[in-house]
Amino acid sequence: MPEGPSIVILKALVQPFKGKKIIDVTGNSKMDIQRMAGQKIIDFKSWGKHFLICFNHFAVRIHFMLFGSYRINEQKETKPRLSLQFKKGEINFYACSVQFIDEDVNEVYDWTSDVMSDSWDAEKAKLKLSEQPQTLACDALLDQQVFSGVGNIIKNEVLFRIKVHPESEVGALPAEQLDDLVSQARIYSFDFLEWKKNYVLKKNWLAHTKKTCPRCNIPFIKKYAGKTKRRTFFCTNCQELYK
DNA sequence: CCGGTTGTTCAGCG
DNA sequence: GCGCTGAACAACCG
Repeated sequence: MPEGPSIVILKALVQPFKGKKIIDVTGNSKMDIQRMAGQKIIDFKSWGKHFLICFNHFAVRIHFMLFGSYRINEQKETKPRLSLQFKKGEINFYACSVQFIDEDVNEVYDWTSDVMSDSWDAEKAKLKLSEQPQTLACDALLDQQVFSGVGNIIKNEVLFRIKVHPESEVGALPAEQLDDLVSQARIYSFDFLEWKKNYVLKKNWLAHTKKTCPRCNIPFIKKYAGKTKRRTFFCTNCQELYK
């Protein structure tokens, strides 16, 4: 479910409910979800992996974490964390985190850090990286304050695509590789979006979960790399280490 | 059937 | 107060 492009897909799927009134709310969330009953949905927004349901004067943040899922006009066997009923249709969320945001979402979120956003600002991302030069590339890509929406799959694929070793220090990257890192974080995310829409995402993975490098055929290294200690797949031959 | 994970937060420790 | 570690959450795939 989780990475940013998947949230963009969800946002598109729920468009028919924009402007519609919620006539019933149920779910096992511990939050005061009844606040939404009778309210009209003003808009759906997203910031990275956050899915936002916007009302007058407040918003609800859905985060799918690792296991979250949703159904639109369908139900799963399991109890929904949050179920929104409309005059026509329903949206069901499962195993996700539900939180209320009482501040203006435009104050809470910096849209320029969302790799999927029209407001994405690559220069700002480079500036943030320059302030933490010793950060490893694999950790930097997962930093939601820099690349909101990038997850572990996108991380592995971007680093393979730009031929940079995951344990390279971002401050040691030549200008060209730094540019590639920042620009491909966005470009790959849109590739991910298209592939996901067409159910061919996995087929297009070149590095993530792979055993062999498709460029040079030597075995990939699988390592829980960086501070984030997430699964990292890379080729020591094709991906250069900058230190 | 078990192990592992497209993620994040928080408690506990040194 | 800091960074690090491990736990917790909880569902599905291979």
